[in-house]
Amino acid sequence: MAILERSHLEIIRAVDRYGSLTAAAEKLHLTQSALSHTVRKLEDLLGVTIWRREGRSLHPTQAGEYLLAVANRLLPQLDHAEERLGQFARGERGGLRIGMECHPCYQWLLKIVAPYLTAWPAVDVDVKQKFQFGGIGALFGYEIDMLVTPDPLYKNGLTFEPVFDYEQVLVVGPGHPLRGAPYVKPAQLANETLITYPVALDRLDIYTQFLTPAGIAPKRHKPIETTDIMLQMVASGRGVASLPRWLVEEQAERFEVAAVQLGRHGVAKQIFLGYRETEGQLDYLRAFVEMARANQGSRR
Amino acid sequence: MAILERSHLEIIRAVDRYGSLTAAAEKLHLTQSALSHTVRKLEDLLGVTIWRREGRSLHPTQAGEYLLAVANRLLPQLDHAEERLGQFARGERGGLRIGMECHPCYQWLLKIVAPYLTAWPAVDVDVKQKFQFGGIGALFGYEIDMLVTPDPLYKNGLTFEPVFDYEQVLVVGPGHPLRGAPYVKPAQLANETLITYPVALDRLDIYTQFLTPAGIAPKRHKPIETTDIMLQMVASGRGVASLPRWLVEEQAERFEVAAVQLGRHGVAKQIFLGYRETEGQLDYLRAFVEMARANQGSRR
DNA sequence: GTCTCGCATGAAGTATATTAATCGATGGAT
DNA sequence: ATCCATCGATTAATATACTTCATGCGAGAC
Repeated sequence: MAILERSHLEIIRAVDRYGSLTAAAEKLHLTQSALSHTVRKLEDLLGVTIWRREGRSLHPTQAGEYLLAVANRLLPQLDHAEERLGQFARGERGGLRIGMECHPCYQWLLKIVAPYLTAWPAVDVDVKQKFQFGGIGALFGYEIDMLVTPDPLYKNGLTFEPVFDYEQVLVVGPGHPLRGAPYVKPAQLANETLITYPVALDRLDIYTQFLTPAGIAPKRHKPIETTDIMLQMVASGRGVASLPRWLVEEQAERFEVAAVQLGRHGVAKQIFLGYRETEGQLDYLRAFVEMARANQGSRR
Repeated sequence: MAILERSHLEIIRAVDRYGSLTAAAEKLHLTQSALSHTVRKLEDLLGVTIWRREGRSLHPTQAGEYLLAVANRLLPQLDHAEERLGQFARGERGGLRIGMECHPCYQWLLKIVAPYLTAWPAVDVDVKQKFQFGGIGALFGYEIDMLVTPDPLYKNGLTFEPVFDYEQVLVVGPGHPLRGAPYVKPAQLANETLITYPVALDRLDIYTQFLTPAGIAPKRHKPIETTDIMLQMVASGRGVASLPRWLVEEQAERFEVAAVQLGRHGVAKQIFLGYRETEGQLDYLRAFVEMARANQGSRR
């Protein structure tokens, strides 16, 4: 009852990656014979065949596929743990892996990261945007250490703190009839082309908080990956978009765009930072939260 | 760069749990000396002290706390993985990909799958119907694990077992002249519209075993995808079809259809289950065959 | 002070992992 | 069809790593 070792997972991953025992052996700085032996013993101990031997190639069985999934999940965590221990050894602080679930958060995040990096020279920051099981899953799975999201989830081992309030607005180009209007009603978008980031509709505030409740849909819906292009499209009259007010106002110098309040009361949003509560006292992590919160004032 | 082994995490967790190296050694069935050696080497390799030695007790350093957290997170996952592999080994778990080569088999299969899923909760069942190189090829190519077919092929690595006998009959609608006849002769179909599944004629029993030997062809031939629509067409007098007797009798409640024997002696058919003979002892696979065979009695 | 408990250490033995050398099988090239 | 290169399996030899044994040292208990 303690058969599976790290080296086994390492072998399984290498065989999958490099396609053969021989190639894997090369990469692992071992001989083909060594792997063959190890594999055979492992299969014996587990009582499971991991690969089907077909001619001169190996194909993972169901158990093999499962083991591969385990390897791909656990090995990165072990690697990360060692890296972190290396940082301990060198007296450094560590790496802060930040995950983001909202597109425009990126612009905001950049403003925080720059001063943070100078204040904490020993901390490396990494930003990730894609998660297999969602941002929360990435936090739990130790893929990231901090999550930037507009949708906090108060749950068992996680802590979320609001760090930034902003207003979500409609962005219109020059000469647009809504430009300068005190606010826009949902029905007024029924004939518009709406440009959004390419994500599910239920993750877009302009739908969930504005259009959908009113039962309105825009005439066309156009997904665009990047904020810059999105603003260019709006500036050239190809459609309207929805972004944070501060972002629009900041970019108004570069693009001919203007913000219009969504509905009579506007759409208020918050950005939250989430982290594992066991790490809440890590000073370099706390510091990031503090800096994010402090930065709020500078913009409003 | 692959220092941390599972055993190390195991030690770290045990020391934390049982309070001392000596106690941990006992639980791990090792000597105290062995642990001491291992620990020292680990600390050297990582370049980190894991425990502060105070008097005769050990207190985890910051790195130690971190490692403990890693151990408590990863070890249960490894344990769980081994447990799951044990299920694979004992044939309790797996994925059963069932391929089907005959259309009406589907109705029959559904009756087997339902109880099977409750009896084998750890087995995932998947049903496929299209194969690039035929059902046999799919078995050999590991696209599927079990084939449901009326045409067994006794060959090298495959095993086929008959699990269900049935009679193929003609289906006629209400008011059809053949209704109630003791049997139908091929020539009597020369003026009929024959409705079949959209497959090659040589895979349709009514052709291979009834019409073709007599040199007869129906007036029209109409391919229909689904059994339900086929029965509706027959019930509304648009043509006749050919299906298993048990299926017709079962559906007689829903549709106004009746079965007529094909020819003086009827057309007898069997459904076979085929699988790779190397997997014949897999418990969950055997169980499926048994359940399929047992189900036979309930219907006839 | 002495006794006990717990960890550390060095040398020795043993188990384990790795290698070298070789074989058989397979699939592609000629 | 034949040949050749490649891959995995196997066996025996070897190297490595681990464990044990015997012992030492220090700290707290009595």
